[in-house]
Parts: sequence; structure tokens; C-alpha cells
Amino acid sequence: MTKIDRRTERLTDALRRAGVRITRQRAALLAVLARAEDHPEAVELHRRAEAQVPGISLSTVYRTLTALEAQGVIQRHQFAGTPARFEHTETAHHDHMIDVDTGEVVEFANDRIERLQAEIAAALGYDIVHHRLELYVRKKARPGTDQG
Amino acid sequence: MTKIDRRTERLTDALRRAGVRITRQRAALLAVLARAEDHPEAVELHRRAEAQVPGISLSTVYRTLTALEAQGVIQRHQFAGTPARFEHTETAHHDHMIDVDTGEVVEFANDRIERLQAEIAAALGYDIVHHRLELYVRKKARPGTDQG
DNA sequence: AGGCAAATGCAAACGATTTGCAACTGGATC
DNA sequence: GATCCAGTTGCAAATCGTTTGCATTTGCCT
Repeated sequence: MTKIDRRTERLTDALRRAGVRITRQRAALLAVLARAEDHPEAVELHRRAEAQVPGISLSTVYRTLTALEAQGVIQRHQFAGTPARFEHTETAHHDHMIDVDTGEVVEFANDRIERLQAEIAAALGYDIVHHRLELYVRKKARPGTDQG
Repeated sequence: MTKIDRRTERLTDALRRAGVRITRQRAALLAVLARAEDHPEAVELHRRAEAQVPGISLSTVYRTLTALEAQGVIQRHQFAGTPARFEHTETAHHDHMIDVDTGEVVEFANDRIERLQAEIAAALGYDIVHHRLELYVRKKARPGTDQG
């Protein structure tokens, strides 16, 4: 069993557990999500799913994404000024760097930042429900390189 | 000269410097922004401005907010699942905690987190253009208190 | 006071997402 | 394996926050 198969199964099981039917359309979308190594938006996922189920509607994609998110097996990221992007949550928690020039998303994780966040919230009498840390970045100018 | 007056002047000057006319509507909105100690959304700012200029349109509010943001004298915050909120940038950089139950916004700043962010980006060959750190939080359960 | 570019209010367009609805279908039950 | 029906589909229309086109008004420089 490949990594992709394992992921697909995890997503499928999550829906089944929630009492949600696995239709052709949903199976296709789950496969697409399992295969994705990037952070695609809904329209892009729809485009990819259409390869397997021509005519699948965008509404169905959105509805299924919402269901998967509710089960906690995918995450919805709302980066600044762009449509929401999605990723499966098989991997451990991480934050994101977004290249403002290319839109490329790089993942990173840092325990010290996580701990500091919890401390700050605790000091003010709060527990963190979730957080969002996004670094909007630009490739460092290399000496002798024109960045036009 | 009060703190509010100083803030109003700063906003006004920023617009003038950008070659933007100070109309009655804009003067009202600038006063509202200068007076705001919270993080109001556009509709709320519009409501407050209407007290001074009845009939001021929401479009004008949005247009002026966009101009002020372009001049860097106010900031637009897009918190998860809510309309954008605005604040004047007179105070130093800070991040935000959003109470998920009440919508209340608390500001905080932490140098160590700022430094860690810069280190992380640098290690991957990036410079930070700007960042977004939002802690979505809930009041700590006090012992003996039922949280519904 | 006169003139013109910039700003206004309105209504209509916008883009991402959600929803109402009638037709269809998965999959448990017999 | 036929039956059944709640869950699901595709479509079109609605939604929400925000932006924009346009005809009219207005700051403000001369």
C-alpha cells in the first residue's frame, strides 16, 4: 500500500465515520487531495477532480471540503488576499511562509515559537484554540543579482 | 493638543501628502479612526462617521480606507471568517489575540517571537516582507466555573 | 468667480463561497 | 438482487464583503 493509498483511506474513513456517503465525486476528490503535495485552492481541486469525474460541480467540491475540514482531516488556510487553500493533515503541525512574488508556500515548524505563543496567551488568561502564523516573504537578494 | 487631535492630523497629513483632497466625508472618517481604540470593521466605521456626515456612503469609507492603508497610516486586518478590521498605526508593531467566543481583540508584542521569525526566514533564504500572527483564544476555565 | 480634476453616491459588478431545490443514487434492508 | 429513502448531486440563484462605472457634485488652485 502506497502513501497515497493510505492517505486516501484515511480521508475516506473520516467521512464514513461521519456517516457521509462515498460517492464517485467524493472518491475522486479524496484521491486528488491524497495525491496533492501542494496547497491547492478549491477551483484547482475541482479542475483536478474533473479528470476523473467529468461534470463534477464546484458546489460538490466545496461541500466535501467542508465535511472533511469538520472531521479535521484537512485544513483550510486563508492566506492574505487569495482564495482559501487546502491540505491534508497527515503531517504534523506547521506554519507557512508565502512567497509574495510567486505565491509559493513553504512549510516550517518551530517549537520555541509554539511555546512562546502558549505562554503569552496563558499570561493573559487565555488558552489557544488555534493560531495562524504566516510569513509573507521575498527571496533574499543575492549579491550581484538584479531583482528587477 | 490632545492625542486624538494629533492622530487626526497625522492621518490628514498622510492623505494631503498623497495628493488626496480632504473632503467633509474624509475629515469625518479620519476623526472616527483617530478616536477608535478598538478594531472596527468598515461598516462600523461607516456607522460612526454617519453621525457627523449623514448620508456618507460606504463606498467612500472603503475608498478612503484603501487610500490610508496605501499611505501606511492605518492597517487592515483580515481575521478568520470575519470582515476586515482597521486600526491606525500610531502605536508600535504588535500581533493579535482574537477571543473566539466574543470577537474581542487583544494586542500583544513579543520580541523573541519576532526574532525567531526573522531567523527562520533567513535560514531558508528569505526576507520577511510582513507577517501575520493571530492567536485564536478562549478565556481559561477558572476552577469551579462552568463554561457552558 | 471660474474651471477642472478629484471625489461623491448610487447601483451594479465582483469573486469566493453557500444555499434551495428538484432530480438522482448509494447502500442498508428485505 | 429489487426496493426504498435519506443523503447527494448539479444547477442557478443568493450571499457577503468589497470594488467599480458613471453621472453629478465639490474642493481648491488661479
